[in-house]
This record gives sequence, structure tokens and C-alpha cells, in this order.
Amino acid sequence: MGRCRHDDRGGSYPVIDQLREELAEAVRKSGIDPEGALELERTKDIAFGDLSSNAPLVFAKPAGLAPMQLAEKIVAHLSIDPAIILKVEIAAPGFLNFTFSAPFLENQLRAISDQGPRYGRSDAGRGKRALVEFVSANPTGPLTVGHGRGAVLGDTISSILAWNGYMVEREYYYNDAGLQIQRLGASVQARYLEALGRDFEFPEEGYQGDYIRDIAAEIITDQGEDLTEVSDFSSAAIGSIFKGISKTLEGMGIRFDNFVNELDLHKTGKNGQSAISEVIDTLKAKGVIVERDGATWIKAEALEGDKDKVLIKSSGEPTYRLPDIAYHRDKIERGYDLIIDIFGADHFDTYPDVIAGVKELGLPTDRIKVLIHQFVTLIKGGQQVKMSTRKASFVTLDELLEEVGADVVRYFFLAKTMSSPLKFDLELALKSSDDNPVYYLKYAHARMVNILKRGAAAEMRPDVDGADLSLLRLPEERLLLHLLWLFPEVVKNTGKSLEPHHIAIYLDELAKAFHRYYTVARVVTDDMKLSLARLVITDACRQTLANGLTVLGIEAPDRM
RNA sequence: GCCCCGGUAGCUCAGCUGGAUAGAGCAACGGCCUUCUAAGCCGUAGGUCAUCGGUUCGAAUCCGAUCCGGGGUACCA
Repeated sequence: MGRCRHDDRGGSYPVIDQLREELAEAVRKSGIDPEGALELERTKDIAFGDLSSNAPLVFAKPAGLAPMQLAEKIVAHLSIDPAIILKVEIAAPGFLNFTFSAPFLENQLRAISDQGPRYGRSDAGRGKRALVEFVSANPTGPLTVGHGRGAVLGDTISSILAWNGYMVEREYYYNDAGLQIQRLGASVQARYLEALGRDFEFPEEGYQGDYIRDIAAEIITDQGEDLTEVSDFSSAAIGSIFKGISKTLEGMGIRFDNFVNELDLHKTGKNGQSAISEVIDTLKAKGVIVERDGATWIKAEALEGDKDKVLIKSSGEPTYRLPDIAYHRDKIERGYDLIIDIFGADHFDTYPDVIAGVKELGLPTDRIKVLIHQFVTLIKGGQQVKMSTRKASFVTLDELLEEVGADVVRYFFLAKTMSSPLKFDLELALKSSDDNPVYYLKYAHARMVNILKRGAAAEMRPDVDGADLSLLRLPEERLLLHLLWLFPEVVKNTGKSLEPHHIAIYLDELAKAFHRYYTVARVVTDDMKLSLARLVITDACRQTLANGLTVLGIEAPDRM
């Protein structure tokens, strides 16, 4: 019987590891080597207990036994702690179902009470540093709804990693050099001249949004009427647009630790060389660079692809690949254990080249994880809105936030897998914001708080040590105990899968279980002892739901 | 053409490291407020899990083809 390494009031997940080890031992004693392929998971239905294993099914063949027979054998060899497990049942066609003991679950209530706002945190990433790069929209226009998805995902994944013990930095990288920025400057210049009643020519591939006119007007008031350099217009535009982007992000509760820009990678460092030219020199020394048609290419073999790709254009400007390689090299050299890039589906083809380039520099790329989220399709009036920053046909994130609020936007983006395209029906979101699913969670929290207030008004407060928790005997209470125990497990698993929607789904389940509990049982009654016990579980639900909402960056209101 | 993602209830989506009756929300229909907020709960109805084939004791889940939708395939980012 392995002793729990943690304070047994601490995280509940070590219990799973411990049980899995005991199960593995029983399987071994039954004559089979499980080789770590052992499954011990949450049951899909509480009717099957709290944890379940399909080991008898999986190992029936190598054991030469029928699954049910093997199950008997494994159970016979199983030595479990009765303080944790009440019973182990064999279920056809060959499952082992484990049910937690009441004292174990009651102990969870103690853990929640003790840990409070920290309940659910794990130390899986203790001592490790993670960097999450997201949004990284170039300052050529306001953030769109599409950027919003990446923003919310990045922020929440950062938060999930922090809950798993990582030291996390949120980083925003942007290109403030290159063609798009030049177009931006030229566009502003044209509007500037237009506003001053002078001759102007709007660039063919220019940015057409109204915000360009606003920026031009700003420049006239701030800097006068004599500007001529395109770069002056560019930098003024970048400054202004960035201010807007930061405001939008703040409105969603997102704050970055670092901003990194491309221009810095062009600047000469202490060794008299820029980060970018260092990369080129190193790659040249590796012999993976060719000059052709006046441009500098990286060879296909280095990219593990079939085409050479341009690093420096014949105009002398680098393509996005080169600064991106230099940027990733910098990230690795800064010593992070985990480097996460969050991109939209449109960047799908860019990152393998960048990673390959970094690898070619002789740096370890295994710590880089690239997460791609699919697009947000905006539906307006039954019609799909095509979004393009340049053509100014977009709905800004600001507009959306103003209409439905940050919490709704965050939940909407988080409740679905990032690998699936997201349809955002604008009118539906605007119209029916009252029965939006996020209100279901918020309402559950408000309801819990309200019950606790009722208790307090009757001089009853949730006190784990003073309450008789054995009075919690309803099936609805049993389900809640199961879900409360599960929360740290969900946080931990999400820390590995980096799929925040699992938390959203879990919270929905918890809220549903509580809403149901509310209708079948009254918490605050004349029965003092029962009331106290129920206040304890209500408070545990409140704490857990609040913690989950905190991870998602959604407010948990006390009343609605 | 090639690469990636998706195709599950009328709609939006979970489930996908193969397992116990395929789930939820919205929409529809029928119930539940003298009781801690009905922004809630319960019930009914709704499915060839895109199609075909394969692997397996067992496939929505894995493999191969096909069809449909989205994204990419630049000396744009």
C-alpha cells in the first residue's frame, strides 16, 4: 500500500495513481504484465461507481481467460484500502467498477474547505516555466472576432498551466516591419492627404477601414500637416492601433507579460549582429542556404519538404519565416520548458518551416507545442460574413464585446474544441443573451451564494469539522461528491491535453447537478444538523464552481 | 492536385488513446412556483454517428477509399 505523497487533504488525483498501481499489481499477480497500459478512469455513469477499468477485457486474450473470469481473478488479488474504496464490482462484459467510501468523499469536502480558492490546483508543472504566445495580430487594424478565439484560448490555456503549477508568461509577438506595415502607412498617408484636401492616391492593396481615416485625423492634430515619410505614418498608425488592441484585450480580462516585435530582431545586438543575420549565418554555415534569382532560399531538405522556401526576398526584405525562426530561437534560449504557440488555421502552413528552421540551428524543438484553432464563421442575418482586415469587412471584437459582454464571448469560444470550426450566429448571440449557456453557470453560483446567505441569516455556517457529513445520503448529494472529487482531475488532464473546453463541459455538469439538487432538497431548514451538512456541500460546490470559472476567466456573481 | 480541420438529434455541439443503453444545450410538445431567485427542474418526441469497405470478441471512435463544407498550398503575414 503506497502512501500518498501528498497531504491527504490535498489534491485528490494521487488517489487514482495509487489505485492504478494497486490494480497493476493485481493484474501482475494474475499472470499478466500490464506494461503501464492500464486504464482507470472516471465512469461515464455514476451507476457504475466512481472509477472504472476495462483491464479484464483488455487482458482476457493474453490471459487465455474469459473477461469475466479474469475479472474475478484480478479482484481476488486486489488489495485496496477500505478507507478509500468501499467496493469493487465486476460488471459484464468485463469491467471493474470502484466506488469510493463515504469517509473518503467526506474528506474531499475537507480538502475543498481547506484549500478554498486553490482547490483544483496541481503541482504537475512545479518548477517549470511555460511561455504561451497568442493573439500576435499585427497592428494593421482592430482585433476581429476571429482573433478573439485565439485570445481567449491562449489566455485560458495560460491559466490552466498556472493551475498546474507552471510559471507562465503570456506573450504577444507582432511584425512591425515589412510589406503590410508599409501598406498601412501608405493607406494612412493617403487619408491624411485627402483630409487636408491635397492630391492623393489610395494604394491598390491598401487598408480601407474607417479607422484609417481616424488615425489620419489624429496625426493632423498631434503632428501637424507636414508629414511626408511613409514610415512616420506607419509608426503613428501602429501606436494608435496598438492602443486599441490593448484596450480590447483588457476588456476581455487579458493581460500580456511580454510584447515582442520583429523590429527588435533586426536591431544590432551586443555582438554587432542582429538576431536575424545570426540565423542566416548559422544556416549558411550548415549549408542549407542557396542564392537564386536575387533571393535567399532555405533548401527543401532542411525543411523536410519538397520545395525551397524564400527567407530573404530579392528586395532585401526577409519573409515572415526568417524573423519567426529568429524569434523562436530566442524563445528557446530564454530557457522555457514549454513553449506554446496558438495560431489560427490560416497559419497552418507556416509553422512547420519555422520549426524545421529552428531545428536546423541545432536547437531542441520538442518543447514547442503548436496549437491550431479553426476559424470563427460569423453568421449575420443567416448570411456568412467574410472577414478580411484589409477590405474592412469584419465585425470587431470590440463590437461583439459591447453587445454580449466578455463572459459570454469567453464562454462561447471556450465551450467548443478548438479543432472544430466555430459558427457564431451574431443575431442569436445578441438576441438571446438572456438564456445563453454561460448564465446557467453564473446562475448556479449565485444560487449557491444565496443559499449560504440564508444559512448565515439563520446563524448556520458551513463548518466541515462541526457538521455531521454522514447525513449527506441523497443520490443527488452522492453525485455532487463525485463531481467535486473530479475537479482537480479535470484540471490536471486539461493541463496535459490543453483543451479548455473540458473544463467548460465539466462546470456545466456540476451546475446541472446542483440545480437538480436544489429542486429535490432544501438546504436550510429547521433541521439544524442536516442544514449544516448541506451547507458544507453547498459551499464546496460554490468554491469549486467559482474556481472553475476563475480558470476560464469568467466572473462568478453573488447574485443575478 | 497536395496538406490540415470538420461532417453525430431540426439547429449549435460533446463523446473519438476501441468497450457497458450514442449525450447536452437550443428549438417543439406536456408538467412543476404558499417552500433557500422558475435565468431553474422533470417528462415526451427527435439518430442509417456523411457513404462504402476493412481490422476486432466488440467501431461514432482505428485503417483505406469516396462525397460534402472550411482553411492552406506566395519573393503576404
